[in-house]
Amino acid sequence: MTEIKPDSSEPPRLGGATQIDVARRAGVSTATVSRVLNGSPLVSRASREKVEAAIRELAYMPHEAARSLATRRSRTLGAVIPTLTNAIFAAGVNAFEDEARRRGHALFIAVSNYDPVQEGFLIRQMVERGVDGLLLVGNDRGAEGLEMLVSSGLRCACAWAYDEAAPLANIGFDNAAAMAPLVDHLVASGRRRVAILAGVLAGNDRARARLDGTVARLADHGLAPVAVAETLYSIRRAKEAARALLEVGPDAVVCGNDVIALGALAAARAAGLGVPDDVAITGVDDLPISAEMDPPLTTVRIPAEEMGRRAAAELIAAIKEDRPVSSIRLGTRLVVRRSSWRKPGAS
Amino acid sequence: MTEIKPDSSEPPRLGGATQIDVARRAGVSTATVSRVLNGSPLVSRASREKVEAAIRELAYMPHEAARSLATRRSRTLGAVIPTLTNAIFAAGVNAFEDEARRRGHALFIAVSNYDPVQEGFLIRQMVERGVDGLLLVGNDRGAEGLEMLVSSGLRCACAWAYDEAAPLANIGFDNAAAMAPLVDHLVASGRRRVAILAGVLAGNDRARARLDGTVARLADHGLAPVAVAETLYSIRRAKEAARALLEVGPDAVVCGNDVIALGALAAARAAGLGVPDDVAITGVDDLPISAEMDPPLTTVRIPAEEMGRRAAAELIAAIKEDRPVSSIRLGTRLVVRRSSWRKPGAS
DNA sequence: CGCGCCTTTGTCTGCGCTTTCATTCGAGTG
DNA sequence: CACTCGAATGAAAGCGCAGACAAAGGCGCG
Repeated sequence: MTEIKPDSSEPPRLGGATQIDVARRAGVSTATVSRVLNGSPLVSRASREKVEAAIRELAYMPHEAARSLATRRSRTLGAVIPTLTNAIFAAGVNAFEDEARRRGHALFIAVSNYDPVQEGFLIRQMVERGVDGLLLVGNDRGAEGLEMLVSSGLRCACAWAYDEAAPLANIGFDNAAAMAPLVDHLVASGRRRVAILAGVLAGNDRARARLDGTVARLADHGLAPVAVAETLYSIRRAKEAARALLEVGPDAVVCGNDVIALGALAAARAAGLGVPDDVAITGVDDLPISAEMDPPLTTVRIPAEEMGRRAAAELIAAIKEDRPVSSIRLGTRLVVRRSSWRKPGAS
Repeated sequence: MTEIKPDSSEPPRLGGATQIDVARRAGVSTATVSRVLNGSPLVSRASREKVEAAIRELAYMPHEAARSLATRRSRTLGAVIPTLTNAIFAAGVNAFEDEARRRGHALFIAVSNYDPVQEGFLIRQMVERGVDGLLLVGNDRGAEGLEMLVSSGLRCACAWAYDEAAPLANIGFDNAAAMAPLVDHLVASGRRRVAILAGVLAGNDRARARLDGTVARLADHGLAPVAVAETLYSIRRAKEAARALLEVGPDAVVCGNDVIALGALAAARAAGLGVPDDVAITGVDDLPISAEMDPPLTTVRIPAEEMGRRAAAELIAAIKEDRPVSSIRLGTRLVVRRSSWRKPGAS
């Protein structure tokens, strides 16, 4: 006959106390506790202090799920990205998380492995989890998933791209335009036999835009690529793809990103080709390692950190102000390093 | 006088329907809907099909927060890690997420920037968010945070370390022991003037264990490090630190991880030192890029992917089976590449 | 034809919190 | 001194779902 006195019973474990326990201990109602928790000004100093003391003594922790249910807000952001194993995505997400956290939001993360079907599935999960805002990569997704997103009213930002015609807000840069200064630089330094080693093109508007942008700019110079190949995003796979590509005898290889370029660099070295003397190699991203390679890699700098940070800030601002997410256009910058140098005038 | 008929009113927007709407439309009770949703066998084929049709027609999405509140389970895991900008953590988290997702769990992620205070704060947030299990890195955290974790009853796995005496379950490897084969290899190939370039030691048991393990193994060979330095985890900072360290004239530099080693490689190149002829350089992690450097980097392979995967599997298994998390010891492997080669017998 | 049993279904409570609305109390005002 | 107004507080109604429990229906059996 062990009877539990409801008033004196301590919560079974730390963090197991509820608002009711706190209210009882502080001698107030749960409404007042809630007000203290949410920083409402309609609480007297005395009540506030009593509640705060009770919270401390009971090691009370608010239950976010209950709060979400009651407020219909989760203070949570989601990010669905192709992978974390590419440093440029990791950097963007890292900044996104940091900024979201500073602004009081937690982050759900999900990795699609570049699979559009999987991505749609994950987006749906994010909606079910009740995220307040969602970070996606690029604009390449099916109409049905898009429809769900739009009609669900979920705030959404698509990063790593900037397209006026995009159906959702873009916070990123123009992938095609980013390639122009790079092509100009190669052509100006005498490269004529340009090969392109693109990333996976299917379901990846960024990779296609980079390829298209490169081809278009070459055309502006009256040139066409001497070869175009596609590769998965890993150094090893890119190295293999580059080996074949180099047999065409290009004097420049424009790679879809730095990871691919790193693979191409390795392939050139293995083939006994001099970089940049025999062949120039360029990437896109400007990873930290790219500057420290031998030779250092010419690339196009992507503002991944700023992109992540601003996406989080914009999403949260849009949520707070109850307005649609605005697009933000960021710039890229050509970073010329030794992997593409050549003495002027040489052919 | 626009009156809304409660029965015919469609949900305002896609995904806005609740179980009640579905139940009404299917002509059953919410309990039956709930049963269908959770795959209960106590539902007739007919009911199930009606409910499934209604779900489709209404584009109904379950509300996870409500479910969490009712079940006291969130089907969510959390991960608090130092950073995502190191590829080895990104790889581990990537695998952790993948495995968690396969097993029906979403992932909260938070980055502590190697700050123990911040880490404690983030762990607390994870508890509030109601994660079912938590992935942490290493064992170096204060007693108060530890107490909160233990008494909150949250399942927790500390990765990237394996220590019999650890207060929480470890799913990882012995950082000190991992260094022994590397030191043996260096000494066996004639290196005697070994310098150590460690990562940040404060609040980082992994970095300390690697340093201690290296020093201890050197001592076993009757040697002591000719210099020891500490650096932040970035290629650039490591390059700077290595520049100073190389002035001591070591014939080997054992680095705390591959990122640091990449910096050291760059420093050696800048200093005109030959690797491995003048100085051997080694890392820990075995990043994809490490094998493709020139020279390829000798390193200790960390099973980051397996670690992430098994941590997720073990956490979820422990939750399902309502038992404590078990520790799992993983192995590391010395990977000898050219950055440490030397013809046998040479000094 | 009536009984009990098993399968299927519905009703209803509660998870922990926010928030509306009503109430109380005290101070200020005519 | 009665009255109004504002500040502070509490009572209570959900938020959407799961699950305990009760009830209803169908079946075979005697």
